[in-house]
Amino acid sequence: MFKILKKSKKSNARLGILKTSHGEIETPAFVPVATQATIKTLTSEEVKQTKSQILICNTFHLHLKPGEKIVKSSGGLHKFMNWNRPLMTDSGGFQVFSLGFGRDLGVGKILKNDANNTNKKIVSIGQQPKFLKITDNGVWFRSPVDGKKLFLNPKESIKIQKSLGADIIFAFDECTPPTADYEYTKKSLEKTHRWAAESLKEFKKGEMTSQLLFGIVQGGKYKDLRIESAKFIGAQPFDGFGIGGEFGNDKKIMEKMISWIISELPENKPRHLLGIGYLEDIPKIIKAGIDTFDCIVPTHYARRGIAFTSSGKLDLRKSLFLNDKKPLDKKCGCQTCQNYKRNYICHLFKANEITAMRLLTSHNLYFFNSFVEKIREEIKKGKL
RNA sequence: CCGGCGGUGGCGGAGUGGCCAAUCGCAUCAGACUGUAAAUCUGACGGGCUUGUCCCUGCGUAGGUUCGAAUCCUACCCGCCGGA
Repeated sequence: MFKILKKSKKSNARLGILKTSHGEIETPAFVPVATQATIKTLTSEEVKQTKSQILICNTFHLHLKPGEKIVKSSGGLHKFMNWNRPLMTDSGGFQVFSLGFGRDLGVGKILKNDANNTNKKIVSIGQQPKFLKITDNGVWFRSPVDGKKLFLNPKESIKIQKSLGADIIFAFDECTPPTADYEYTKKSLEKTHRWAAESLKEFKKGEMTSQLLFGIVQGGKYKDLRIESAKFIGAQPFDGFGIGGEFGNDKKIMEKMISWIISELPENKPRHLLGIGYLEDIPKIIKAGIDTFDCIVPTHYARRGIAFTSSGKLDLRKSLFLNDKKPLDKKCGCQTCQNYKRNYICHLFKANEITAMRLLTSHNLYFFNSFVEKIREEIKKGKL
């Protein structure tokens, strides 16, 4: 199921093969985000041309729309979206944060350094988000689609994920806000741990499945909680592990935190870092021992006009690119860079044409995947 | 030539005597975004500097009324519509 081909002598990085019933993933690997069973703006065939090995879809969103029944009756997620390579589904645990305190406080999972503001945003025990209710047994959501009430707990989430049929699925957790105090985070962690056990229990029910279940380590920015969580989750019979939540607002801290966690996880199982991956983070997290990681950045930024290139980020909405006849990145082998120039893409953004987003999405994914591919090469050669 | 309507910032378009450098769109410029409520959000957007409850210029042009006019009056110029 997971084979480690090589361990770095210079860091905790490792080269591996993660086997699923829809094929193998060379790790470390980047996992593009296909929340609603699509990489926004691209068809699955187009995504295949971006060197993407595996995608991650979202349980919460697919439960809401179109509902797991429709997906299942269509032959499962792979067939439904015409993607025959491996898939993951996130459990909905992140939506506990993003639709909850994240939305209320206007914060992302990584806190920025505006110290004055964060004091007002501290979340402590007993507090509830405006639009959802977090109980010991699960979470009541208000649907962002139509306002309907909707309940998710470990049992529900796993049931849904089984119906969806991704190769790798995740335990249901509470992703805590980065402004949560120690008490809140501790209490939440106990819940996430209980939910992990319940997720496992539900996973084992019924007919055998070739799906893999990953548990999720939480604990916020608190070292002892992170270690406690890694020990607890690591000891459960999961097929692999996700690491969720925040990682401090300092890049050095992030690297350290991941290292604490990873040192407590079984070595022979894959580790997925949830939702991290600015380009500059990638070498660091891989060196810390991460095998797979997902991030919305390449696709999300693409739709905002940002292209990632070997010479930095480019904002293709800026007028200066109207006079730039170079490809996005001379060194890039993607379809966009083979066929189009910066001035054309800039024009498309200014004219509000959807093709602009398609061209950048395709490029950014190819660029991220190539970036990680190079890192795999470096590990192979003993350089990293 | 006569009659009607109208001319406001890069554009569209509010405002119809003091609270107007002028609501709001768009465009432009700058910034943000890390398990996607996100083709989104935030800020700037007449000029100046000592960046202020500061100064200057400004609502077609030129005059007038008024303590005070983008807003009222007169003439002229321009646009659209209708009539000779």
